[in-house]
Amino acid sequence: MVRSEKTRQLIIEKTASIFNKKGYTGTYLSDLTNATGLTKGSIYGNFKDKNEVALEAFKFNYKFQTRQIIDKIEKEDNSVNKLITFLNHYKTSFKPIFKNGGCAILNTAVDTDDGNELLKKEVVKTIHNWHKKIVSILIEGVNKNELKEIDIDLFSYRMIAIIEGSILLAKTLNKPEILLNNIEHLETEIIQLKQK
Amino acid sequence: MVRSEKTRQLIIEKTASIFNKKGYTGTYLSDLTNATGLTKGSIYGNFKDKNEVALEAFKFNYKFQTRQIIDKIEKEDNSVNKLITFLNHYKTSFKPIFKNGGCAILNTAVDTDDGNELLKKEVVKTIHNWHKKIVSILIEGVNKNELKEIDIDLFSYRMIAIIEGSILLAKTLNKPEILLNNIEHLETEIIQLKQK
Amino acid sequence: MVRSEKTRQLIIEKTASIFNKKGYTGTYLSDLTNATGLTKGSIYGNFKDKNEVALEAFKFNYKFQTRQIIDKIEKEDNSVNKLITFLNHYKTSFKPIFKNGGCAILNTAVDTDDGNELLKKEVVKTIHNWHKKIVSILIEGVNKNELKEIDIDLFSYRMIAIIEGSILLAKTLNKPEILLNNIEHLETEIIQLKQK
Amino acid sequence: MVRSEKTRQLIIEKTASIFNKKGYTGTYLSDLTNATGLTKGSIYGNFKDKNEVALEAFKFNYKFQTRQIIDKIEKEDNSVNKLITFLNHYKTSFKPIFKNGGCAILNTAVDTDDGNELLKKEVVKTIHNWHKKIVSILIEGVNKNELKEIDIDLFSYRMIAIIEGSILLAKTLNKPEILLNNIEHLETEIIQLKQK
DNA sequence: GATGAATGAGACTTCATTCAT
DNA sequence: AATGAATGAAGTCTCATTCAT
Repeated sequence: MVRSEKTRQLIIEKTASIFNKKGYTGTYLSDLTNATGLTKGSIYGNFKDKNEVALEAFKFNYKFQTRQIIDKIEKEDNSVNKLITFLNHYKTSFKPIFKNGGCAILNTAVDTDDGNELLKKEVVKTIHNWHKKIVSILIEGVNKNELKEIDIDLFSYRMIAIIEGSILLAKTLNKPEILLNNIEHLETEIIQLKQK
Repeated sequence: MVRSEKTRQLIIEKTASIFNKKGYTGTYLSDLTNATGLTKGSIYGNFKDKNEVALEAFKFNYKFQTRQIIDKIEKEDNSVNKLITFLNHYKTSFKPIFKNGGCAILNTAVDTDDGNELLKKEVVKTIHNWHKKIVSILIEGVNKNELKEIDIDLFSYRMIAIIEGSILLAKTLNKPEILLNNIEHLETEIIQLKQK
Repeated sequence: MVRSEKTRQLIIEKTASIFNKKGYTGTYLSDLTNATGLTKGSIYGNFKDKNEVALEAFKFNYKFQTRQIIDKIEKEDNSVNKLITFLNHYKTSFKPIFKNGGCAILNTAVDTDDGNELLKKEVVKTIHNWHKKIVSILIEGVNKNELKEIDIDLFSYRMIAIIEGSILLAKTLNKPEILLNNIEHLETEIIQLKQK
Repeated sequence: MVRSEKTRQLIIEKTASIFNKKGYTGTYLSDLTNATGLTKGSIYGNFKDKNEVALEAFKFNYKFQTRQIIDKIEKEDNSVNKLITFLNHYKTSFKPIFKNGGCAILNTAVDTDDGNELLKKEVVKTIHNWHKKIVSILIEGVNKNELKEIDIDLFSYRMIAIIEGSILLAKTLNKPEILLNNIEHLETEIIQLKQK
């Protein structure tokens, strides 16, 4: 990694959770300099503007949540276990997720709903990728007769909706059990979809 | 209504959707004056500060969503129909809700997650009220043998989570069918809970 | 007193010490409404503008300090006793004077030194009157052979300077004894001027 | 001097007399930008807020009055000449002092009497230092038998009171001779204190 | 590549004053 | 006479961004 690339990474890593907590408009350049120990000039030497930092911070936050989970899923050899593994992630990792400000997709989708087209597009792309991943597991399950026939599109979007809605409620009301319970309910549904 | 109360109402009505779309930090005094045609001095003559306008705007947005639905529910005489009526609201009213900037609870919960304690408290209070309303219908249903025995707390939070998560997805991806489908799935679940 | 004149008096009485404490610029219309319980419109119904209230408040503050003292002086039949009586006033009344914000002449002279010509002129006029009063006592004393020959103009201005400077120091340092000591020194000087 | 320190100095030097003339509340940010040719942002880049500028401006105004005089005093080798030199300063320098808005201590003491604790404390500290300086000269004089025994505390506070009161009168009435005459009277008193 | 002083637009807020009621 | 809602100018301060060094 060249010198400047290192600084870019430093800025992204140190500011990602701030953007996730305070939002794009609510995060100030001064937050970025405070968090990094760098000067404004240095931020602008490494990024075009605040928006570019926000964009990279969002990508980082998303990866932060996804990287490990993808690895774990790939190790499983059947679709049901993959889905269970995926859901299990939210049960074991809700603490660091909450500490990081909650789900980056949820936060950024709401934050960019008005204006900030670039960031909004990235969020949409990210949701699509997430959805595609779940769909591909479900297709694999149905094709290999591990799962009963279901409406894959409907089921996958319902999964995502429950997860996001549960994170919102659990975080806002400070009741993690809402997330845990709803995830467990989803797991039960999946077990019932299993072909005997 | 006295003159001052009229102006307060005007300000709230004209700015509520702006706050819902742009968030608290993202809505500027200039947005308020532009939307109302009033001067800054007039805004401050009628409200303590921007925060108070935001608070009232949130309440207004919530009522905007709730008033009609409560009325409709009260007309139903059994718990199942009440729940169906409640869910039906989201199927018939998603267009004005989306036009208004989406679900005020969702938006404001995310927006106020950092800072703005007053507004955050109001959001939490509002979710609690919403939850209590659903719980009371479910209790009524179980007591009158209209519904099978279920874990009421779990079911009610799961309903709210699905609705919120679905609004987020449907609005962000511009796919209202996600909301419609997930609502229909909930309706199916409720029908299955019916005592024969 | 007609009705409006009563309200004018009320405004003046209730706000005089505020102007004395906070100065012309530092006293806000809201201070005036708070102190009087009246509305802004009512203040403007009784006075041309804030400046006119300030002017009357200054006159009131000055009278507040002067009325009693003049009365006491007039009762004395020789110049030395008149001067002693005059000086004695500051020893016995420094508490209410300080509570009222200090010497109105001192405060207003400093406050109006830049801008506010009307008020400044009133202060100058007031000092002149004060000075004239002292001069007239001194002339009477010399004419009646109660006092040695002195430079009356010099002595009178020195008296005023010591009093004002002492009030400033005593109030700022919160050491009333500075005022008391300096007044006593002046009294000693006057006793020494007595013709035997 | 680094660039930032230069700008700070520029702001202080260019605005000190404005603060002295118009007071803390009466001096606006626009006065500061007009006087310096800088932008508001630049003022705030160099100072925490207006209060900090006012504080430094006061210190500057005080030094403006004091620096030269201290130097002159130190060159004298006996206490009487030190006192005479000190008093002489007001006779020779009243013009620039008046042009600068008068005595900074007097003006700021009155201005900050209500509110602005930081600035008020600085004024009190400054008066204490001034008083201590005079006291130390008087003690030296008594110890070295240059001066008769006197109550040093009383005499020193009387000196300061006369000077401040005289500046107030001379400036307000536009009669510098009041200051000159009262200073000369003080000089006479000091000469009479001389040990023969 | 980094600095940080300076910018200038615009943020929130408060002021004295007016005027329809 | 009194009200108090509305004004509009001006207040203090902060923002993202630029640029000479």
